[in-house]
Amino acid sequence: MVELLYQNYEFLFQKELLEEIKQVGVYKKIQANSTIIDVDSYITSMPLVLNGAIKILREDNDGDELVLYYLEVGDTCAMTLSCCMGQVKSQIRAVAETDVELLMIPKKKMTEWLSKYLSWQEFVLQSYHSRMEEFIKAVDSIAFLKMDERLYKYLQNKVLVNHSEVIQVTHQQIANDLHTSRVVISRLLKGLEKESKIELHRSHITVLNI
DNA sequence: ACATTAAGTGATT
DNA sequence: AATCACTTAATGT
Repeated sequence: MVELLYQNYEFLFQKELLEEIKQVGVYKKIQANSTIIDVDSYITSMPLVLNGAIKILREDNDGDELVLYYLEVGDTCAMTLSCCMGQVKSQIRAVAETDVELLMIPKKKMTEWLSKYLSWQEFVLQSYHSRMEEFIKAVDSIAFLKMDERLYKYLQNKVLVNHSEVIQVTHQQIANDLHTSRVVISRLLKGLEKESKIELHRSHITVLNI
């Protein structure tokens, strides 16, 4: 655990800060596909990703979902930051995309560090900025791209996040993530397969020529 | 062998 | 792009 922290964050944070993180951070290991943060829950600590990837989704009252972005090693969640500041309920759902190792930093420490450590402040701001950029990309893609382009981007993204060309999902799951129907996904995937961009199998997809 | 779940497809809106 | 209705294929028990 400590090795992972140093491996991923030692160039980002000053020594004293790393020491404090070690003391105060709560280590958690989470299995793929389990929910980390649910809608309407209050957030009391913020996650530092040590290993693996987390999928951040918007979910409406009917349980309809839409993937916003992924968190990877060295990331933290922008929504958590803003939720931590105010006493606001979570507007999003966080699901482990792969097996994930986390350090949970208590809200109190995380605000304290903002004034205490410049490197922490920079990290938080930088991270907020890059989440925002990804968020805007997601909006663009919904507003301006057709479904087939969105799907292809989704697949490429999955490959990056999972570090594998083989994606373990069903058409139905993709449909949920992109907020469309399974039939549509099946058809578009068939199209991509005809263009030799992917290979289809039951319950998994191989992305070619990355 | 049978039930269940995943995927493919034509037709319609 | 969504929905319906139906088929086919893969997998679990």
